[in-house]
Amino acid sequence: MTANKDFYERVYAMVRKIPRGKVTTYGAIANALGSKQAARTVGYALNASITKGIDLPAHRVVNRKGLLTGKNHFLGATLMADLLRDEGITVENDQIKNFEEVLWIPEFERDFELNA
DNA sequence: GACTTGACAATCC
DNA sequence: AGGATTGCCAAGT
Repeated sequence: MTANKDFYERVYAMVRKIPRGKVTTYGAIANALGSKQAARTVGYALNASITKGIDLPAHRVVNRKGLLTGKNHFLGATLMADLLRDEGITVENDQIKNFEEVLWIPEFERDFELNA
């Protein structure tokens, strides 16, 4: 039962673990997957999730500054910020306020290194 | 199969 | 301090 799933699926699984009302960063996810430098790939995976029609709380994933860089990929221009506000997160000008307070860091996937 | 692209991040002027 | 550059990793062309 290898943990050698596609990088995509690992990203999806991680995103799904994000608690409601919390957010995380691309870098944090990448780090949790064992490749802290692969933040770009994480974003790429989320983008692919849209193409594949996978439903993810992708609005809870922002860049390291708490900026809603991916909002442009959502249906509406304000959908992402709207969803976050709905979860109790304050968003102003595409920037999450109290970013550190709502930031959620995923745990490292030991499965990864066991298989590596 | 090499080159480009991309929802990022850290470094270097 | 802030714009520009480089690094990383996987996918698409």
